Amino acid sequence: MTAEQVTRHERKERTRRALLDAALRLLADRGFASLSLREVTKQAGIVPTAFYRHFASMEDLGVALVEESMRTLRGMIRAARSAPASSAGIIRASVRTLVEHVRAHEDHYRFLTRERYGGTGTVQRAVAVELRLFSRELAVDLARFEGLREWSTEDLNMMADLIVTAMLGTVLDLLEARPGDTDAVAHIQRTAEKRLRLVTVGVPGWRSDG
Amino acid sequence: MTAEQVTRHERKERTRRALLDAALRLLADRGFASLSLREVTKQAGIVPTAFYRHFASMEDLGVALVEESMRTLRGMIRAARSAPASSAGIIRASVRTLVEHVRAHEDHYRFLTRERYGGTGTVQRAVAVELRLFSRELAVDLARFEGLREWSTEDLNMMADLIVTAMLGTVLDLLEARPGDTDAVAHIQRTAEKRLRLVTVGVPGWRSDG
DNA sequence: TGTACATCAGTGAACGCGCGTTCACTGATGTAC
DNA sequence: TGTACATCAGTGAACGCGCGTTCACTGATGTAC
Repeated sequence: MTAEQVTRHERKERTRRALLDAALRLLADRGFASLSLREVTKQAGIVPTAFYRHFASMEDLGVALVEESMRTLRGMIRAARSAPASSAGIIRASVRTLVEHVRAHEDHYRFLTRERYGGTGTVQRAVAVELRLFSRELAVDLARFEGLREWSTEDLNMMADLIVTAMLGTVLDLLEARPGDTDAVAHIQRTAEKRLRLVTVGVPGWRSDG
Repeated sequence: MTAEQVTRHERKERTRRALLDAALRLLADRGFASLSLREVTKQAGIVPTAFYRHFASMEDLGVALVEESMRTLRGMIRAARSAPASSAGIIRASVRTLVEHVRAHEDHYRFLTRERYGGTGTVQRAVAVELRLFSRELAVDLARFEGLREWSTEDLNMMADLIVTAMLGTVLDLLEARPGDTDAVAHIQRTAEKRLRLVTVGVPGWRSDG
């Protein structure tokens, strides 16, 4: 084993990473608004004043967390889209992707859901915008399915929003399940699939003007 | 006009009310966790130390707000249940009740949704428990409908949860709409009705084992 | 390769501020006779 | 009804504490020659 050669730049990047990780760790059971700069630096193992070498303010760090978490969310969407699945198995495959992704990135999803609903200002708005964007993309995907081709844009958006809302509910359920409780996760997974089936099974009987 | 005769007890009750109202006012754009005792007393027009004549701590005040907001929520449920409506008009009537209730008690619903998702500890758990209870009651109501009589308890709960989740999403949409924006409210209302119709129109085609 | 200087991530002391909480108090309202 | 005492909602001074932010600094890493 050779002594590790580390540049100043690499060291700085590691400390930045340590700050973000420290914040995520502290956010496991509290809101971002209740985090103090001094707590984060303490958790990261540096002195409070060194914080400013990496972020101009706590809000700045919050924005970085949003961006990072959003990248994770988009990763899931991409994974769900590219999963090989028959039209029939698409629900099972999507829910499985969701469950695995939430488990692998619990901290990011906890941050996103908490700040989406409980948050305030910049962070909340950033999450809301991104989720709406996601919903609109899903509407486009939906338009390609048998039985949805003739739906109006408004109705497709309505259905996409309902699906996103249901999926977010599933994310919340997963985050609240005690880690390692496989029975609970299995039940949540099954319920999520049923929810989506109930929504889609109604498609043939749909009339827009109710 | 006669000089108002007010007992000590009445005066105390008014100050307690002023504290709760002050908190709700401050909670319009922030989470409960970020509220300080001194801010609330200042907003209520009393000195910080007088707070303890009414609540043992801020958490205590938070619990009082949960109870009060829950009473409001139950009031809506009762109103929605007792609204005279044909089976066909039940969706329209329920959504109308929801919209009017949220408008009339914006502060309570904002508090509930924020603390349900973004909150922490006692307050969050209290809200979660109450919502689950509500969902179970709704499942019982659903079981009486044509086409749902033979559904399993699990499937009824699944459907009730989906409806509650969808309705909570509608509450969030309403709270985010700029006040007085009647076009936006009308659109949210229409979308909420469509969501519920999409969920219910699938009932005849439902097979539990998908 | 060796030297002399520049850069800059992290340090530690210090600041003023709002916080929750204590305590002894005031004076209006309530109660007993 | 009038008086004397008890109650208690609200006051104001004071406390120790963690906060965000400033500043001059240190010493390892980077760069120019």
